[in-house]
Amino acid sequence: MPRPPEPTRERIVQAASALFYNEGIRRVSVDEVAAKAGLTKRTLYYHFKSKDDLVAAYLAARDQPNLALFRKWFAETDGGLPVKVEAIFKNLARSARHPKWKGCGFLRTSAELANMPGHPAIRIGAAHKKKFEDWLRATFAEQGIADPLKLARQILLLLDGSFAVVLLHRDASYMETAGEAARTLIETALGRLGRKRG
Amino acid sequence: MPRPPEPTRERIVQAASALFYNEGIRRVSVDEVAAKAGLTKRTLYYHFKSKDDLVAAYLAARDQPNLALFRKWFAETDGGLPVKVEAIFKNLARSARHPKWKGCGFLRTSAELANMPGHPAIRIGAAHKKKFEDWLRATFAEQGIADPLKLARQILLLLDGSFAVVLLHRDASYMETAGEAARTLIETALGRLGRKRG
DNA sequence: GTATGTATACTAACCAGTGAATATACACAA
DNA sequence: TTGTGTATATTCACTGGTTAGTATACATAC
Repeated sequence: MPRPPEPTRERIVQAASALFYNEGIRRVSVDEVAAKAGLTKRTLYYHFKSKDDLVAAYLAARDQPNLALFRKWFAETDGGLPVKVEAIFKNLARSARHPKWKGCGFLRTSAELANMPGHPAIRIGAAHKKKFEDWLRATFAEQGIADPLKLARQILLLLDGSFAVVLLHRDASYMETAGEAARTLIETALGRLGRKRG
Repeated sequence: MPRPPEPTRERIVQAASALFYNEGIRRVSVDEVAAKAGLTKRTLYYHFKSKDDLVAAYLAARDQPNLALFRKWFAETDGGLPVKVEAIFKNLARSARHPKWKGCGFLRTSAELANMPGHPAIRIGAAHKKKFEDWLRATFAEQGIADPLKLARQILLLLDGSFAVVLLHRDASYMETAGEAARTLIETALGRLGRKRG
């Protein structure tokens, strides 16, 4: 049976993900990550150039699964565009009610590293959010919405706002409030609720 | 000439504010704060019980001025409710374009301390956001909006979302996009754009 | 015998908080 | 005016612990 090419590296990233997400980047030492992965720090430094490198790998590993989850929630909901987008927020609210939920790893990392604009972790986080925005924009464009980019950005703002507010208030119902706002904005853009603004 | 009662404490808080806001809580040592304030660490520990205590003082000092600024922007703008609220976002966008802007200190601190739910700094941040929400809710209630709390929460979500997104993308125009969304939501709630949802 | 991977043991720096001593201000008595 | 006690405010020097990263040697595979 052929083993996967880099199981060790994978195991390190998984250990790092659990610790970095739950405790924060700066609170977790490289030694702790190595211990959780079942090897020594020196071995970890054989696979990763630096702690920053490991942080980048942690975020990169979250990128695809996170987006896939949003797409899944969108796809498996029956209804029109407003309802499907609102479903993303409703499902997120369910996740956020788990005790171990700690917000969005990308946003928390960027907040922790706000003084390092060129840091790779921030670029990865920004790229992640842009992928989500792009997907929404394309979806809205397909539905003939007049300014799909603006609407996609507004939904992104509500999404990230709910991450921040729920993290601060420990009240997941804000996520559903954000979902209602998203639905209202989309319905308005679809022209169901009114006229064009002048 | 009677000196102010506690100039030293004030000076320490100002030094801490500049450093904590620009560099982050965990990146700044107590020694650095003391040096910036022009005294030794031991003196700082005479005035503050611990670093956490200093962090709490830093956030408490931001609370009132921040809210006052929002109220000022709201008050000095001519127009209806949607325009006045949108003005907050427009003014915030102007602030966010300054190179030294690093987002919302309350949100960044809470992101940094996401694993410590009972931490005083998080309670202070939550109280700050609640004051803003309360002020909006009262303002909306005066205008006869049907569900003023929900609308206030939606505006708060847009505000904090724009803090997060602008910090990540370094693109202050998102703040104006958030302002447009806020205006749309308020106009909808005022019934200018359509009917009540069922 | 060479490339890949792992471990032990170390360095050098950083950092929150403290012990012990000292300086300053001011109230009050002589 | 001078002396004395006390609370306030400040400093130097230190401890104990943590941490990113490394020098060196050892193992295993092919």
